[in-house]
Formats: sequence, C-alpha cells, structure tokens
Amino acid sequence: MADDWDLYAVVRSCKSATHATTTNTSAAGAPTNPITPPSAEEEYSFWEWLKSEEETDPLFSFPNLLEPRANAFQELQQFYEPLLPNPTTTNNPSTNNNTFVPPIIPNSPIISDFGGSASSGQHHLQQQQHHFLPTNTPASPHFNPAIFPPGFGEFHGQQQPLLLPKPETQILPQQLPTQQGFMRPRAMVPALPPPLPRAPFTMPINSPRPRKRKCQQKRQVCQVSAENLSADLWAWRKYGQKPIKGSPHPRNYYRCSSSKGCSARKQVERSTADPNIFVVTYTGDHTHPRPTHRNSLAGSTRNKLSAMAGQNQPINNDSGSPPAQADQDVVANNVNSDNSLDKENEELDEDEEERDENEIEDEDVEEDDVLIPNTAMSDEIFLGLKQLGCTS
DNA sequence: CGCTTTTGACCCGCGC
DNA sequence: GCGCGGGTCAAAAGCG
Repeated sequence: MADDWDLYAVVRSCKSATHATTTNTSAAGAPTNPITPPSAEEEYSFWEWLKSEEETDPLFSFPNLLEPRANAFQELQQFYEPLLPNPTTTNNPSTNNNTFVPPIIPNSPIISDFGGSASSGQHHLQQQQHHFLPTNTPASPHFNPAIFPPGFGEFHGQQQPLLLPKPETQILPQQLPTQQGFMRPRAMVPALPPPLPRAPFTMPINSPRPRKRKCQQKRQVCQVSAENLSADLWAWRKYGQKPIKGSPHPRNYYRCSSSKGCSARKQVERSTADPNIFVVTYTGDHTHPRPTHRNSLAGSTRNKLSAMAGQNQPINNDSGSPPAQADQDVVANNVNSDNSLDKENEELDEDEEERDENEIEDEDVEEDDVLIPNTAMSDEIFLGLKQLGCTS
C-alpha cells in the first residue's frame, strides 16, 4: 500500500491539478456516476482501482502536461462552468458525465495560492464560491473521493456560505468544554505571577493588525484523516492553541513559515464527530511560491527524527505513557511537538501522526522528484481560477 | 544560533 | 454597551 501510495500520490497530485473526474457518491451510497469509487472497505485497493480507471477511462488519462495548452483557461472555464451559479447548469453527474469537480486539495496551490481579497471588490466572486465549494458530505454532488487519497477528507466547504461565522463547530451537549488539558499550569510560570508588565499592544503604524472580519476572511475548510493531515509542502509554524467551546479538542493555529510576511494561516482541529478526522481551515494567501522541497529547518526535527527512525523512543515520557507520545492534539505538516498535552487522551493520535510523518516524508520525495507538471501549469490556470472566482 | 513549540495574556468581532 | 469566545501576540524554553 505504501508503494501504491507513493506511486499514485504523483498521479493524484497531477490529476488534481489538471483533471477531474466525476466520481460522486451520495450519502445513500448510490453512485450517480459510472465511475464508482471504492467503498471504505475497498479502500485498500483504491489505487489499483484508480489505476485501472486511468487505463480505461479517458477522464483518467494522464495529459501531456508539457504540451502547450493555449486554451487552458477555456478548459477551466468549461470545467468549472457547472459549478458556477447558473441555475441552468447542473452538477448532477448523472446528467452530465463531464462535470468537473474541482480537485480541491487544501495543500495544493489551487487553494493555497488563491489570491484576491474578500474585501477588494470581489463580492461577486464570493457569491460564486458558494457554488464552487464542495461540501463535506459524500452526499454532496461535489464530493469526489477519487481525487483524494484514501482517507483524505472530503472537502468541507460550507453549504451556506463560507461566510458563516462559526461553520465547523457543532456543539453537542456531551461536549461541553473540557479545557483541563489545555489549561494545565505552565511549568516555568510562577504560581502567582505578578501582574505582567506586558507592554501594551502597539499597532505598527503602517501595518495594522490584520484582523479582517471573520465573515470576510476567505477560508477553505476541509476534513482530512490523520493519515493525510500533513500532506503538503508548506512549512507551518504553530503560533497558538485554543480550546474551543463545545469541542473537547483544542484548535491549533499555524502560520506559514516558508516566507516572512506570508499571510497564509492554517487551523487544525479534531472533528468532534469523528476524532480520526481533522478539520483543517486555510486562510490567507501565500505570498511566495510553493516550496519545491520541504524546508528541512521548518518544523525543526524535534519529533521527527525519532519518528522517522522508527524507534518509538519515549520523548517526553514523564507520565509513564507509552513510547513516542510526543503529543499534540493535532499536527500540521512537519510541525510537531514533543511535549505532551492530554496524553491520556491522545496516545492513539501520536501513533497515527508519527506513522503519517513517515508516509508523508516518502511521499514528498516522490512528489518533489516527479511532480514537475504541477508547477508547469500553475500560473495560467490559477489566473483562470481567480478570474472564475474560485476563491474563498 | 536560529529555528521551533508552548501557553497565558491580550485584542477585538460579534451576538445579545 | 457588555460579555463571550476566537484569534493572535510574545516571552520563555527546547532542540539540533
């Protein structure tokens, strides 16, 4: 499976940037498309299935990305047309086998590189995005499992506007805040510290604190499985963690550390419905090219070495927890921690995350070496996407 | 040394 | 206007 993943990660990524298929499912499990994605039980053979589809279905054929495509924009327009707010068009794959389901992968430039500001006169584009964004439910006609690796969460756009202030939090009665894990006392902080003479926050004159109204921030929300949580090349640095009311899991905040001044941010939190699923929210734009290689410095090598070495050595094992309990409720990319939070609740996650790190590391090598087409097509197509309003 | 994570404090948007 | 809660800051410490 690992080999399959490595091989088809390339296919996936290239496909995601160039092609899309119409492998939609419904919540009732009734495929509406001739191309039937594997069920969860069949996941192990997903990539084999995908490969077979590539061989037999032109939609899966791998395009010659090196061939000049003067009309790439037109292609995009055609692809995205069904998703634009034209009531006469349909996203129903049963009636339109050529419907393009945008291969939104949150880590791809398709999302991350979307430019434009929600507050810069692109209101009409914001309206369009409601139609563009797939939902997080397999019932959605936009949900296309074929473009995601097994376990990769379906795209989690809001049915209603992305602009919903609190779209992803579902408050359940049994999930009233339990913040002990987060609020544990800080070791180096005195028990009763004197009032901190923290300097009053001084706003830089020329760079006011970039607090867009929440509803104006463009956001891309997706759900990913633990195995695929870190499948991107961007380097993220954690800058905060907050307990979220109504969720037993804290939310982690990351900013892009690939480039200073990059405004791209990422929030990762564990789904309340399914702890194995992580809700990842991307905001802001990267102000720099997508890294071709993962920055080896970014994220440091704290937990990574032990994980990659496969030694499962205890890193911070002061509580007698099992080895390799470098804990964090969530992990983003190569960001990791070796200090534990809520160890008692998160031991399983660590194993998943460390395994994930290993897998992703291999995957990235593959992508870095092979994925030239992805970047070759970028500018023209992304420009087209922007013009089409495929931003969030 | 330069990067990271941790985490309490603070800011501020938003609902009431 | 007020309070809640989410998002961000920044000091401190860890790591290689």
